[in-house]
Amino acid sequence: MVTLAEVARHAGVSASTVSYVLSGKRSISAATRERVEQSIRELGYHPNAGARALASSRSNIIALMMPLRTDMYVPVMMEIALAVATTARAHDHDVLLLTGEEGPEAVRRVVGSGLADAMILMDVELDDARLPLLRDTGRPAVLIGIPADPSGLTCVDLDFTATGALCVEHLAELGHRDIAVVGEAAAVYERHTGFAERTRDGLRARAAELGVRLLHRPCEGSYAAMAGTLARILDERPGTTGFVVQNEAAIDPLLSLLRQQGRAVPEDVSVVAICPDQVAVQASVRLTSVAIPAHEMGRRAVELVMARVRGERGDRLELLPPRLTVRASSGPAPAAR
Amino acid sequence: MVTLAEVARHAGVSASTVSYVLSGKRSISAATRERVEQSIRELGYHPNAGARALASSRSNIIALMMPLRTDMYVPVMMEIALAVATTARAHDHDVLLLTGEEGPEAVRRVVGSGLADAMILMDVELDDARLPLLRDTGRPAVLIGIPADPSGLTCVDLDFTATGALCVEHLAELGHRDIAVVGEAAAVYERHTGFAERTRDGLRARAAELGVRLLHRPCEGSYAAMAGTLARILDERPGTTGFVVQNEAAIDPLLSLLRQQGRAVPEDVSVVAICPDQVAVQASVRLTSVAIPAHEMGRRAVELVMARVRGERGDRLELLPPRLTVRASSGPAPAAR
DNA sequence: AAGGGTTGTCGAAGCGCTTCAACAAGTGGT
DNA sequence: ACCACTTGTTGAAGCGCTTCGACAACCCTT
Repeated sequence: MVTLAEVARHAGVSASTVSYVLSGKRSISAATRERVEQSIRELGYHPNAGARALASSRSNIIALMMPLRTDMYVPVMMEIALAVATTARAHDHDVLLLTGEEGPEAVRRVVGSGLADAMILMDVELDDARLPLLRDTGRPAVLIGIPADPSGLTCVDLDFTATGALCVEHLAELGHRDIAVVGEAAAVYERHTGFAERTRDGLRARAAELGVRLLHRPCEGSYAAMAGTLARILDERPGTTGFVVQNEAAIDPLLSLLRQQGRAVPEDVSVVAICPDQVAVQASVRLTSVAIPAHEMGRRAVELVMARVRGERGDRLELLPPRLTVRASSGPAPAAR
Repeated sequence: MVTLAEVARHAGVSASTVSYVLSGKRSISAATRERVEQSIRELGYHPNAGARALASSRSNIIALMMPLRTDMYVPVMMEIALAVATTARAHDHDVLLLTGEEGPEAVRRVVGSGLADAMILMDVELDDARLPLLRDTGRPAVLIGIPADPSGLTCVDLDFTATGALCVEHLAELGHRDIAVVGEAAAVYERHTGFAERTRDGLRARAAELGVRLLHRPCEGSYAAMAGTLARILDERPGTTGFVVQNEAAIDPLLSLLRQQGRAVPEDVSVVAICPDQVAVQASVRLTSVAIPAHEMGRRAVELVMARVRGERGDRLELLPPRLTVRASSGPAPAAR
């Protein structure tokens, strides 16, 4: 392994000079900088991460805590993770992947050992056990998702309340007066993951305002579950002409079932999905949808956490505004045509 | 931050004794150990990762290099990543998440900086640009997937050749004589990702041996693409009664299209999928499938890489045997009933 | 009772970097 | 021609840990 000392010798300068070239914390003459950079290249030098962390007490690592489950919104999680990783690199940081498995203890371990300078937590529940710990370590941290009490914390999330409202508005505008919502699996609500509850609240509030009837049903992501849920919805509200789907795994089953029952999309029923754009365009009908901006969420999380690492203070709650894209799955309600 | 020195003082021993208690590299009397452990607990001590890495030149970190794409086999990637993370923790290591974005340069950086003790590469292509680098860094590394020349490298993968063979065997046994294969997207073959080609070879070889007609078509994972591919397959081979699907995103579209055309599964056509079990049981018909043992792959990769970190040598190619689970999507060929 | 082994503990020397105080050399104002 | 700065460079002191060699203290042999 090439060391900084060897680079210094090769370039004919002192070790500190090389260090300052690397960090830019002192001005260095163009000539010297040039020479040092040349030596670095020739020798193929890479600063030793451990030594650097020890001396500077900054590891240049961000910890990303992911849920362990693989049954829910996988593509979203994955895209967030990749966005976090690439954005972190743009800020000269690396990403440490933690699973929920260790639980809150992982926070203590990572912070206590100085392994990571900052943390990003995904899949935050309303009353998350990791939050108290996080708050009193005082380490920079950003949540993706919003807990019941976000005070003293920085959070990023899609504005799910507005998302729900937007879906209802779109359908109401098209003349739909009976809307059914295919929600996330019941387990998601039981876990009190904020986004699901907020979406539901947004849907309900707007529906009430607009005088639209709304039926909200949780639903697992399997074909069989969707079949049951759909049957119960149509039984209870035969006049349903608009669907909002939040569980992305239920989208394909729903479309397939509607087709099977001879209900044409969008002629007979309209469907609005809440899902990543990629899912919306791959379905059998190109779906009108509100995008889950996974990439954007990951990117902003890193940017906010880096700002805190640089010393910026103050808690902050950043809600990304939802955008609805009209595609082929929504149209005027049959009665209104 | 509590340091080792403070623990030593608190326990009334020297720093080295504390270190040896922690590492177990020298014998320590039960009484001393007890006292030190007590102090560690009381003070809430966590060894500083940077200092430890510097002194021992081991970071206790494994780098995991993931593909950046989010269009392909996402659930599999995700499950592997989570398995890697949890297994690594069981070996007292953490996982650094790298994306393909930086390319081969990432290998150099991570190895050169001593950031990671070992690497696990996913989505390995037949002629992967990262391999030469990896070989001559001499760092422990394990590939998930198999390149054209695996010499000097340790690899883990599902035995896709056997997987292809197994699918054909199953269908042939049921009397199907005309089998169509819905492969991965054309891009996957163009990238020369080994598993797709190996599966195809396994399918073809076994089909030839068993005297079964086989038509292999790549296919994107969208409904529209699947519709086109299916039409062309049935046009070219109207007698097709057996399907093997490797692109998991094409599964739902295929089932949906078959239903639409009045072809019952498994009465008229049989479908065998190559996909994670979870996908197989969530489809509209519970699918006969060969499982992609993502968790197992991630776990073995870590175990193998840890063995190398401990100093074991010798290249090794570990192929996991495929297991086919019969579910509701395959049955006797119509002619054979 | 002396010699040879164990066993448990310690002191000190680094690991490779950052950063501080210090200083040499130039720059410009008076 | 001198002082006060600014600019560029350096030596040295650590950061918190691991690990090596040394050394008591004890056990067993003979």
